[in-house]
Amino acid sequence: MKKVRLEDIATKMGVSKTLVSMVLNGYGDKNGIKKETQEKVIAFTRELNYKPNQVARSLRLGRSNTIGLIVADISNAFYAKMARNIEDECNKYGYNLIICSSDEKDAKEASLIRMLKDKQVDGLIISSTLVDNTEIKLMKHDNFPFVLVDRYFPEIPDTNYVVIDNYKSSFKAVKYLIDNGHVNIAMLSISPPHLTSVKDRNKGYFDAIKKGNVNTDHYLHCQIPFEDIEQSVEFYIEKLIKYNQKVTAILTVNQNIALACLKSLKKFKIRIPEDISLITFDDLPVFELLSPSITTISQPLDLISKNAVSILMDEISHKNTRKAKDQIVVPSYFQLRESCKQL
Amino acid sequence: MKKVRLEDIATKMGVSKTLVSMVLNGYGDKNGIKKETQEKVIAFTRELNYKPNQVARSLRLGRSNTIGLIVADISNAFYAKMARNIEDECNKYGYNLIICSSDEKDAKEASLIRMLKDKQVDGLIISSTLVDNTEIKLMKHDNFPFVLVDRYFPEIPDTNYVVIDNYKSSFKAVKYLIDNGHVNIAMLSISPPHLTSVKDRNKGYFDAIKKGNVNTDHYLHCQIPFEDIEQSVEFYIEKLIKYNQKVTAILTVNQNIALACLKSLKKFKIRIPEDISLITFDDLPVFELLSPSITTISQPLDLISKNAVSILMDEISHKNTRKAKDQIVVPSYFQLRESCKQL
DNA sequence: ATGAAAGCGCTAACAG
DNA sequence: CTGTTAGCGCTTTCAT
Repeated sequence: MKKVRLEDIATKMGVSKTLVSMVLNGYGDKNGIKKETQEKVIAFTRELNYKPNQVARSLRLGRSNTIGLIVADISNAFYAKMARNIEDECNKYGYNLIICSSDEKDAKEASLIRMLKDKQVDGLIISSTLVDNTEIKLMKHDNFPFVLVDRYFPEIPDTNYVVIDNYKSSFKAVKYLIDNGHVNIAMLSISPPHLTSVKDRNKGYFDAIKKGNVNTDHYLHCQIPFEDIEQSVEFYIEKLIKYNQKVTAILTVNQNIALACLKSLKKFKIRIPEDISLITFDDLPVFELLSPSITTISQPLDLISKNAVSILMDEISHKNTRKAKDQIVVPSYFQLRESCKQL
Repeated sequence: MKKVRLEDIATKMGVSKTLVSMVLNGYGDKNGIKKETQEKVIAFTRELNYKPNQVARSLRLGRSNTIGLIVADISNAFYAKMARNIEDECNKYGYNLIICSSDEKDAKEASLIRMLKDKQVDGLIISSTLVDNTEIKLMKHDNFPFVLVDRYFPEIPDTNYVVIDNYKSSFKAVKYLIDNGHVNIAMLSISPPHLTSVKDRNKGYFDAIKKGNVNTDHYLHCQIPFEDIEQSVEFYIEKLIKYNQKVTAILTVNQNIALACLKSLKKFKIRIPEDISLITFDDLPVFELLSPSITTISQPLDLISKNAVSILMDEISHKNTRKAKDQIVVPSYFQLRESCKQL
């Protein structure tokens, strides 16, 4: 495992490291190095299969051409797809991506942020799960380039973020149910509810049922604890539907809760859409395949990724001069399928 | 964004960098540095919020405490879950994980391997998609630590790998169908078929139908091109089932084909298990939720991850002395559900 | 048109 | 018990 270094190829050619470095970085012409010499360098490089040591390069340059992505849960298809999209975008700009998963844990996310900064990534894209936003504030204070996706912090002004309009999306979905005659509409949301995405989705729901003049009893809104989705969903499904025949429609706040919901409904032999109508946030390939297929509020991952990376690149190249931060709201898509019944 | 360096804290304290470095790396006692001094160093470090520059550290030490993972497709739930498992395992050993997705593309995988080596990762875990295995041979030749998962190269002897027994798993599934009276059993496999996992699954299928004395016509075995799964599956479903009423059971080689298969069956209004029985490789949470739920051959991701990381760690710490390579076959799990009918 | 040398931040052999 | 110093592999200023 004898690594070949810049020096090896320089001495073997009888020139200096400087020259080789210049040529390899495309500054050959700029420094007036003979075409002939340049070609020879390239040839040697290829022959010896020389690969610059990126660590040494990073140390010298103070940048790594790598950006970090922290998602809440990589085993969730939504984030996995996003990760792949973002990776592709980064590659277009010549950047590599390091993907990490915080598993919705505050401490892990904070430590990942530190770890990635220590590894000298040039910027960060984060779907944050943090209650304690110290690390975010710190990055902001240090002018460290970062973009939030999916979730943001209203209490920290002037940060870059890319999100969908959760409020409107939620409102629209619930309004659709109301327009189809539903009066007792439950929402299975998640707790802790400090995430803006969740808060906005909740608010959209509440405003829609108020405005729609339908049942606004607070028991219709359920908070599922993140650590115990399956059991809790089952509890609420049993309570809301089995013992309370009134509820005819459910909005779930994300795909994991939707899946748990499907499982419980199946267990209790409650039929969709005959007994209950269902709409969920986040689209999964399989939602289309189920019988009935599931109506979803789908997020444009490509747009989110493209915007996030483009903002980050801008941020990186104008680190200290870029004053205005981008706060982008991309449209969500209401994907109507078979899981809702008209009453 | 003023970075605080080792030197800053050394001068501010009036000691040398060496001392600080020793203390911070836990060699304080070993070098007989006064408890008092050590505490002071720690205190200063914390106060100034000092974080060692990992890039400098990597350069100096020649290792990065980072390992790289290349999966065939991060947006595939199977690999996403595996990624998360492996990340957890790595963390236990104090290593960080960089996750990359080759998207089943030869060129991308090769370039990822190079990229990660350039970034000085200490080892690699790869679910390889390579036809051209030059990069693998190169790593082997260079004694670079790596472990293959999910797929391996029979033509390269003495490499570490962790896989399930694809042959047996496949054989068993088909035998189950035969035992339940099925005589015309199709397999939807994938092409190109150079991956060992696919080859072994195919062989298991063929041997089982031969031994079971059922229909062995070659048209029952279909090769779905990777780039065009949906259309191709639809084509075969139509051909095999709609126009050939004999086929009563299907084995699909992975979850993506299973999903496409479900989609087509739905489209043609072919019912599971009444009209057709289905078994697939790889388990998805949703397979349990479908009506009927889908019988699967499920891989023990936790075991695969644990073994792969543990082997890699061993490989890293005994880089040049470790002669024997580990070739681990972990058991798969036949998850019987409702998608198979007894004839 | 090319090279010498400094230095990025850290660790570790060696000196004291 | 603590400090000096060399050097990991690269880029870049300044000389020539």
